[in-house]
Amino acid sequence: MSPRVVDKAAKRREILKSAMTVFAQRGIYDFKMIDIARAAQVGKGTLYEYFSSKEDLIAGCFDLFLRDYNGYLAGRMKSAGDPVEKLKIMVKASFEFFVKNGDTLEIVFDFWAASIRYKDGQPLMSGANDGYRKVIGEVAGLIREGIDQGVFRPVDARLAARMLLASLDGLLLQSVMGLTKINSRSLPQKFSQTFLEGILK
Amino acid sequence: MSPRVVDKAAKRREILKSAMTVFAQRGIYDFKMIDIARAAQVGKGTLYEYFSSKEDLIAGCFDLFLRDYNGYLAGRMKSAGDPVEKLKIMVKASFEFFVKNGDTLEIVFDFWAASIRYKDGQPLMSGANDGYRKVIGEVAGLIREGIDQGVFRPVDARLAARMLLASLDGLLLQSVMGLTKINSRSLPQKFSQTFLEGILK
Amino acid sequence: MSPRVVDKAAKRREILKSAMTVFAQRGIYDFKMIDIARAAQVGKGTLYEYFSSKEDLIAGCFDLFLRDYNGYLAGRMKSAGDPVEKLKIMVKASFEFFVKNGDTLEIVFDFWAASIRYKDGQPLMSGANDGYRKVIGEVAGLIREGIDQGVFRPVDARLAARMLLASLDGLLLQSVMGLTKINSRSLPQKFSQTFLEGILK
Amino acid sequence: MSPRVVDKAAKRREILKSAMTVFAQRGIYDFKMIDIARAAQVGKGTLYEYFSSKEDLIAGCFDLFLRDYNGYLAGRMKSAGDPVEKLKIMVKASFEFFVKNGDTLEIVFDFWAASIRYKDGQPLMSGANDGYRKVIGEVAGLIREGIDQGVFRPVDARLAARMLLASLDGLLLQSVMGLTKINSRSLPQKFSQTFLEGILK
DNA sequence: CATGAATGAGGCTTCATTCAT
DNA sequence: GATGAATGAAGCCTCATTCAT
Repeated sequence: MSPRVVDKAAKRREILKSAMTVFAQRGIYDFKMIDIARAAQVGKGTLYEYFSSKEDLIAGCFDLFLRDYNGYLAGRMKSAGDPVEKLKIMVKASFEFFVKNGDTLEIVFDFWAASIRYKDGQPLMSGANDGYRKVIGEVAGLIREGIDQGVFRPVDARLAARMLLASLDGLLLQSVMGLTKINSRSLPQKFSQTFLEGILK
Repeated sequence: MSPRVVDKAAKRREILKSAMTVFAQRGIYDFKMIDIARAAQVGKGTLYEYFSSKEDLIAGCFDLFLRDYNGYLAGRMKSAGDPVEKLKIMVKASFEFFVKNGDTLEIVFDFWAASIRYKDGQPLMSGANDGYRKVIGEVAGLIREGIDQGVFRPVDARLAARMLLASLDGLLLQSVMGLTKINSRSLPQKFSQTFLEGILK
Repeated sequence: MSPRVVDKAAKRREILKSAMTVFAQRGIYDFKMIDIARAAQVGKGTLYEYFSSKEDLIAGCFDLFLRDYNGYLAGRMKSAGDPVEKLKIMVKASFEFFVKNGDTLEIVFDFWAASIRYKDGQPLMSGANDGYRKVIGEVAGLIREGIDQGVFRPVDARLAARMLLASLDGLLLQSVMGLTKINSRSLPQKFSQTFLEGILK
Repeated sequence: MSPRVVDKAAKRREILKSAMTVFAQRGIYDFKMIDIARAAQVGKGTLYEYFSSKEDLIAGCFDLFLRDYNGYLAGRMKSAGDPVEKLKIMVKASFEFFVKNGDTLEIVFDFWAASIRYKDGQPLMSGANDGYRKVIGEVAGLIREGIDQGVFRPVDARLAARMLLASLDGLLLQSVMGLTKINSRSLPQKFSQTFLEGILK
């Protein structure tokens, strides 16, 4: 009476994971649906049972990535303490996440690049901005908290937050370009210190 | 009866400029040769008189952009003085360049994204790394100079340089995403200060 | 504990009826098996329990339609009388049938169109010709009967029969095209008269 | 300075002619663009230089056919005389046209079938109705003329016109089905007579 | 030199059919 | 028997590139 039962949500995630590895190698532009299908060990047509189009699949990947990242940060930070520590943990957790996902990190840049594009007036990859904006807001809140408590100088909290995230992103780029190793044990600590204390004597 | 004389180099640059505006809108992946041809007001076939392939055209654009950027920086910095001032000028000049090229800035991200890709074992966009590496080296030299002169703390010069550039890149991304306005007069000054002094009291 | 008993023939007819409505809307070319399945409220796979292929399903529909039409005509005509009356009834019954099946009438044209096609040397829709030929023969017989009885002029009976049926078909087409209303009460009568008496004074 | 010069309109017609022969064999549904391309001796991509899509190509064919038919009728009838003669010539010309295009006649039925279909609320094959309606109007005018002049009985001119055309169409169908030979010399004459005089004694 | 008409390789997507449950 | 998840063959269409003019 009933055909094969399948956890569609789970399989969808499976496919996205496989897609991730493909994207990491070839980027989100120079890949073919058949690549994903093969990586996910399913038929070409099966992909379309879970995604309405190539574009939809890419968007799904992006979404999953952001969700994962935010989830990881949230998990690591909830045990936090004072603003300085929170900031350090946030930096540390970001590096951890990057290292943990070192094999699929390259996609971040494609996602960035795509997130600023418009197609027919619509953002090509909606949700990117929102996700990023949210993170900025949270970090800014952290810094503001520190300013209120008198541990941070009265800097522009939002700008500082942006710079912090910008630094992380930039380092990530450099890492992927092979210019910087981000899996060094001491990097997060050094990074935090430089951000917190500046470089002036 | 002499054949029409054409400054091939000049026309090539013309085409690249036109290409730039196309890339800014549609990215370096979602465009067609005909788009470039139309923007440059030449025939489709003509493009192939100046570029051997689509890929070659993209690479040419990337190259031109880097050359422009480096040239601008060099021009602004040669009048420099002590390391702190040099650093400030470098930051200021970068923002200036970004603002000046605000309409085609989006391509930077495609270039980044492309610069980390390999095709058939070869970097898709050779030269990117080298150009970036060179800038890092110069900034690191600046910082090292400052350390030697006793105006900077003995930080890891190379890492600091990377962080500085990473911050700039990251801000650029945010700007393009509409999250940050980089044409504010005070931004470069604030940015330099935050980088130089950190945020700790 | 006995296995569910299903009247396969009945369900088959059910499905065909549903298919009819789908065909009426989208034609016999631009439809998908899933359309039929949904219309018939069965699963996609179930269709293949009753029809060996898409083609088979179409043929089944065609067959059912012809059978219905012939059945209706036969039923209405058996009470007939003299040739003139028979002819009139035949015309009237045809219009009735058309009106009664107004919602699925469009398929007739697909059937016609399909009936003249060959695929791999075989008629795509066998049986169509035979059914039509049979009707022509009967009408011709009717006319011949009338000629013998001296009520019809000695026309070419077979040609006249063809013309009569051709007129009906053509009117049907016009009706479906929205050019003629065939559900007018007076149409059959006028039609018969025009056919019987011509238009010359 | 200029590339190859081509009479696009002429080439378009060429392609349509080739398409006609393909349609006659396989119908307008069961054919592939590559079929047309091969028949027209051009590349697959070339078709898209002249037609925006498969659908557009079909529509173009339909349009050409109608235009041809109307043109032929107009040409033959302009020399006409009284209504009866005009009607006879119209019938004769139609048969002539059918015979002349005997090899591609099958497409008429596909066109008919298609002309009654709607896709997304839009007629699939616009222009069909209009063309047909126009012909009906002209024939009706003819009959009305005859009535006024007292040579025709006071029949419903429009209905009679429809019936005439319906008969022609129906006969065409029968011809294509192999049931009737329409290239007989005497057919037009007999047909006209039957239509004009009816079959009643 | 410049051009755009012609081309066909390549890829996304559809959908009839199968088959495990 | 009934189902719909899975599949891959098939076909439309795009677009980089060529080349005759």
